[in-house]
Amino acid sequence: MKGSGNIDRNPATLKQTAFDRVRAMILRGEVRPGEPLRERELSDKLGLSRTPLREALNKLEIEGLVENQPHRGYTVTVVDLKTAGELLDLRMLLDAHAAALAADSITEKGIAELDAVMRRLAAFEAHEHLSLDDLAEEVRTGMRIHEIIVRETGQRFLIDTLNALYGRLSLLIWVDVLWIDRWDLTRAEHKEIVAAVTARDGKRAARAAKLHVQRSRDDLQRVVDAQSLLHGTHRPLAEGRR
Amino acid sequence: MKGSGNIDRNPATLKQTAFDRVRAMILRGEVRPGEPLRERELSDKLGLSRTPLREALNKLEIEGLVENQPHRGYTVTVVDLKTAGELLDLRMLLDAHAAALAADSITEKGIAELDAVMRRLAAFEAHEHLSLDDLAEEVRTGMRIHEIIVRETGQRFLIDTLNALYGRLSLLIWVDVLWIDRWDLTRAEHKEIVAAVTARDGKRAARAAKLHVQRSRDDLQRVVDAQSLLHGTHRPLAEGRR
DNA sequence: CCAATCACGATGGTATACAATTGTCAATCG
DNA sequence: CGATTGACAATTGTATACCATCGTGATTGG
Repeated sequence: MKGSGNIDRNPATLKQTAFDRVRAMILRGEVRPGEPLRERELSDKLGLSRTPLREALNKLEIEGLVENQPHRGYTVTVVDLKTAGELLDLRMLLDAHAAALAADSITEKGIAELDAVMRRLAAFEAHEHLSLDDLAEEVRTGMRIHEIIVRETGQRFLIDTLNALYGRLSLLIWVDVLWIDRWDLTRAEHKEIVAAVTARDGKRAARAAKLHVQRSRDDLQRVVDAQSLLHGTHRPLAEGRR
Repeated sequence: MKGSGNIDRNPATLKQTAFDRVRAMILRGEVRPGEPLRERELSDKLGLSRTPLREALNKLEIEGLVENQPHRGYTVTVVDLKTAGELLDLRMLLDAHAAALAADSITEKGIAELDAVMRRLAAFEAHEHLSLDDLAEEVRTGMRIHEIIVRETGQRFLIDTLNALYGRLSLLIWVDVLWIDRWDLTRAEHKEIVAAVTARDGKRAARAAKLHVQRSRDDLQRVVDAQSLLHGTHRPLAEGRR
């Protein structure tokens, strides 16, 4: 049989669509950290066979979004608070580096894209009350800034590494909370970063990017401290099934 | 058939052995950058079927050691001089970070391992003339220092990222030349890095690591300049087949 | 003689059948 | 009654057969 629900019209290749769709499912939170990813189930759901799906899962494993134990299957990676701190430390380093590079080499097209994103963000800012969905949308839009800046560096390895980093961080349920925490500051920081990059001021861009992440990191630290107080010791976010 | 040359006694899983062996083949230079990796050919050579081999290739693609064009196959990644510069810039950043972290958290076992490596390196240093094989061996041993330091940070994402980075850099045929260039300096720098880490002096370790990579980067820059003079413009290392 | 097109061969992409491993549940023995 | 062991079911790991796509070279028409 050709596949029951053969919907895709233009599948560059099935393993690519499998990779993209599973990745999106994870990043959108449709499958939660710690949950198992059963091959048959997923391949049925996506309307393709196990082979391209497994190739996608293998790639996602290297990217760190899923973990695999031989003969036991795949699960969505669980990011604990300690790991999150490490990831944010690295992001501080690499985001600053990327911002400086982007400031030096950003194209007119990139600047236009940043302008467009900033206009969209301004629309959110104008409203008094935002629904949770609106907030989620603003968060996603805000991430676009970082994605554009990273892309504009034009450095493949850096792009791949930071995308993997962002992906891992988005597995943290907590970040939503962190970002909402001081949303006004986040908005101001985003403006400063974009201003510095579009002004092609590398030093300033690096400083702004570093501060931006540093605050997230400090916010996280407060959460960790609060957790310690509550539970006596810090605990992972989800129950890791042995 | 069970596989003609079934040598492996303890294959945790075939896709794992495929991954390890192909990776080793690439890093050891048994297949050169730009060369195609034909699936049937490789799977025959390794004595397994195409399925586990393809899963390994998919992982290596994400890691950046091989590239894949749909319907055209896999090739070993070609690292040009511009990319090499970008990689060394990142390595400067990350190695310094890793060295500082390792200095803070290195275990007694890690220190012992570093000592052992340094003793092996001292043996090389004692000799007046080294064969090319000896030199290659000394280079590999020197890399052990970085591997140990990276591992001792205990930060998974950093470890994975730097291992990928080292892998990509080892695709550069030129690095051998670079490293041989001022071998006496390299030796001194290695000593300083190890001394700083074992003394648990993070600041000093970071500084030493940064300087170490920075010199490689400067050496590379000289090569690029020389290339420009020779050819009028810089050229990639190998012919990239469209 | 050159160029465009068509057919064939090689290679990768996908599906499916089968083997191996692991976890679970039940039965039996202490 | 509890624990240990053995068989079965579920799930992943591997092999292979088949299909789609692409590059290449030959052939034919200008």
